[in-house]
Formats: sequence, structure tokens, C-alpha cells
Amino acid sequence: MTINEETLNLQLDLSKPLYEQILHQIRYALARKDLELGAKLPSVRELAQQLRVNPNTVMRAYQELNRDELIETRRGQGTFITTKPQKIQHIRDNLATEAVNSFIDTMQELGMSRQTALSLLEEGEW
Amino acid sequence: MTINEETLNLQLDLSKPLYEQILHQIRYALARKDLELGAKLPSVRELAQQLRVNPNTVMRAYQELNRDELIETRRGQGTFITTKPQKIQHIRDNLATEAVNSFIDTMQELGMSRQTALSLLEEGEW
Amino acid sequence: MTINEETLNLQLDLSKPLYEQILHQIRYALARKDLELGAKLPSVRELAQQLRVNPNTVMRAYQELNRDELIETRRGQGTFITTKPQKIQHIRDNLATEAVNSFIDTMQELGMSRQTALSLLEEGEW
Amino acid sequence: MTINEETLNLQLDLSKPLYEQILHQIRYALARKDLELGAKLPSVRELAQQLRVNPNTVMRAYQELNRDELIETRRGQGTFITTKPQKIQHIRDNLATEAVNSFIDTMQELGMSRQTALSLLEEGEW
DNA sequence: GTGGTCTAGACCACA
DNA sequence: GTGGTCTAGACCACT
Repeated sequence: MTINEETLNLQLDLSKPLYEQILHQIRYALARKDLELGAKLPSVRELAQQLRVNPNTVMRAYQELNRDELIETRRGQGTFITTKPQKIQHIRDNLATEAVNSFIDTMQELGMSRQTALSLLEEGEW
Repeated sequence: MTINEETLNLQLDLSKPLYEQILHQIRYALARKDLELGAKLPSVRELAQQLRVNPNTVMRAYQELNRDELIETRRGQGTFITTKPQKIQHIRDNLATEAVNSFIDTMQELGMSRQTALSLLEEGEW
Repeated sequence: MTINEETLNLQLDLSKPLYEQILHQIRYALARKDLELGAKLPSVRELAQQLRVNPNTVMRAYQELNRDELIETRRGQGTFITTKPQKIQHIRDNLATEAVNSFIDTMQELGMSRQTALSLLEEGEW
Repeated sequence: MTINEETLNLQLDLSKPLYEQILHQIRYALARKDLELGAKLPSVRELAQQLRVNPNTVMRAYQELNRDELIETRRGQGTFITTKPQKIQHIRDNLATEAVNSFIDTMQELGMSRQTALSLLEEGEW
């Protein structure tokens, strides 16, 4: 029912924007359906302390997740994962579609045929 | 033998770094093998004027392409596309590999199987 | 843990490209292993003020060091020396090899024997 | 008695300043004592045509050699190599000393001992 | 005319 | 406060 920093297992690379990394990793954990609906997330301060980053940095990530209604902040109670499975499904679909489109766009920008692109993908390591 | 702005057909979005867009678009045009080896690119000032950006912005893009030896600048003469086809092939391979890896990484981050990923790609619009 | 301008002790000659001199001197200080790994360099603005040059000039030097991964810049935090000793060793080896090759090339271009070159070196002031 | 472009055998890299390359190569050929004292050099126009560069570029190189009195331009007659062997010896010594000092400086800038520098040189390919 | 360096100063992104 | 992008405009180096 309560998610700790260990479960999130956030890995930060100091050379890249921290709030984007936190945002990205929580968003993908949600999309992967690894996290229980309605569960409580660590508080901003708590997470900030554990990650050794400025609370504003964590707050900014939470705010963006809030905007997408993937999480819900209840004043005085804390921050919780949405209870609406369709929100999760929605973001999952979006991220997948975005990845697909981006891949197709890039291959087209390189002037590669669908054929070629697929065969390159086959060769890739999964 | 001389490439004009029309051939490059650069499209700029003012909300993103301009020099990166110029860099990206010329790089992909080269990787697509659309441009003749050894051909002369528009001068820094000329392209800047046509794109309505500052010459320094164009120069920064050119300098980065120079670093990768995709183009060659000759002071007093202008900027030219490399005459070494292997440099072009190299960047083409790199960009394709990068796209493939990035796609695979993202799908794995979403917990999707190779199977699912491929079927999503099949559905995509080419 | 923090490096100041005094430690770097940069000497600028206004008749040569400033950013190259800053780049050169920091690069050699790193190669000399005079600077602590992971230490914070002066901020772009701070160093610019102390050297009485434009911040862009300092930034350009920092960016090139960044490209070689000798330093790492973290937006909002500052600029730090790499923590990877192999990067430092690598640049040290490169700079030494370059000096050796350049010397040999020049002596050969003058048609001097290995013998003669070495004896000239012996006479030189160390 | 007359030196042609073949004897000079100039190799130009278009990506670097042309006049410097011409200057450098003639200067080193002289220092190497490869060229006969008093011999006639190709005319500015002739050399420019053969190298496919602008005559001004060749002229600039000749001017600098003139300044050092390594060559002598006689109006209406052409350009000739100096007849004074001491001028040639002088430039030879200068170029060698410069190479030696530059090598020593660089090694010192890398904090390397005379010992280390010499052993690196021994390893180098001659 | 072509590229290269530098400045002053504005405005944005991140912590 | 720290780095990043962009502009306008000056001056230099090379062909």
C-alpha cells in the first residue's frame, strides 16, 4: 500500500536533468503496471532526502505526473497513485505509440524502407 | 556542385535550439546520401540570412559537423561536404543503430515483448 | 574540493584565441594530474570575471573539455572535473604522444638523424 | 639552376591555410639544403597555376621568405634562392631549436621528467 | 566574400 | 546562482 524509494529504485545520472529522470522513471514504472493502484508514494521531502536532491526537483516531477492525473496529491495526506486503471493504460499506450512513431520517423528520415528497418530491428539484441 | 537552401529545405521550430535543428537536418540529409560528396554548402552568412537566424547559430551547427568530419570548412573559400564516403556511411550506420537501440530500450522499459513491439510496428503508418 | 582561479593560474595572451588558451591550460593542468578528480571548477561567470573575458569565451572552452569528457557540466550546479581517472590518463598519453611525434616529424623534415636530434635535446635547457 | 614545381613537390591540404603550407614546405626544403643556392624558383603565377591556388596565396608565401632573406625577388627577372649559405644555416638552426624548445616545454607542461621524455622519444618510430 | 573569435547583453532551463 | 541558446555587431585571417 506504501511505495518506498527501494521499490521505485531510481537511478540518477547527475549530468542530466534530475527532474526529468525522476519523472521518466516513475512514469515508466506506472506504465509498466509495476505499481499498485492507489498506493502511497514517498513524500516529496522524503524522496528528495533519499535521492540527495533538492525537494523542488522532486516536486517538479510530481507536479507533472499530477497534471497527467497519474498521481494525486491530497493536501495533508500525501501523494497517491491514481486509482483509475484507464489513466495507466492511456499513458502506456501513449508511450508505446510515441516510441513507434519516433522510430518510424527516424528511419524514414534516413531514407530506409520498412523492410530494411524491420530487418535491422531483428538483428538488434532483445 | 553547389547546394542551396532550397535543396536543404530546412524547417525551423523556434521553440527548440536552432543550431541543433540545423545540425540534425543537415546530418540526416548527409546520412540519407541526398547530397553530393565534395559539394559546396551555402556560406554561413548566406544560410543565416535565408533562415533568418544569426550567423553564429549557423556556424555552430557547421562546426559540429566539422568535428565529425562530415563537412570541411576552408577559410576564405567556404564550407564543403566531405569527399570521404566512409564518413557518410559511418554516420548513417550510427544514426540507424541509435534509433534501433532506443526503440528496443523503450519497449523493454514498458515491459513489452519483442513480439508485441513488432506487431505495434506493423500497425504503424509507413 | 573546489578549484579557484588561483590554482588554475591562467595566463592569457590577448593576441591568440582566448578560448584555446583557457582550454589548453586547463587540459594540461588535468593531464599533469594537478587537479582533484570530481572537484568543482569555477563557474563560467566567475572565471570570466576573473579573467576579464566574456562568459561565452569561458563556456566555449568548458564545452570542448566536456566533449572529451574531461569535465562534466551540470546545469544549475556547476562544472566538475571527471571522476574517471582513465579519461585523465588517456589525455595525458595523447598529449605526450602528440608532442613526441611532432618533434620526430619536424626533425625528419629537417633531414636530421635520430642521433643529431637526441644530441640537440641533450643540449637543451631543462 | 631552375627549380620546378616537381622538385618542390608541394602537397597541399585544402582544409588548412594554403600560404602557410607553401611557406612551410619551401622553408623546410631550404633548411634541408635540398635546393641549390641561387637557383630560380617558379614564378608566382606559374606556381599558382600548377597548385591551382590564387596567385595572392603564393605571393604571400614568397613575401615572407623574402623578409627572412631566404629568397630574393628581382623585378623583371624572377625569384631566386639566396646565395648566402649562412642564411640557410641560420634558418636550419632556428627551426631545429624551435622544435627542441617546443618539445621540452610541452613535456614540462605535462610534468614529465627529462628522463621520461627521453625514454618516450626512444620508443617513437624514426 | 568566407570562415573564426570575441563582446555585451538578453532570455531560458535547472537546482 | 549555474549552465545553455541566441542576437547584433565588431574585428581578424585567408583566398
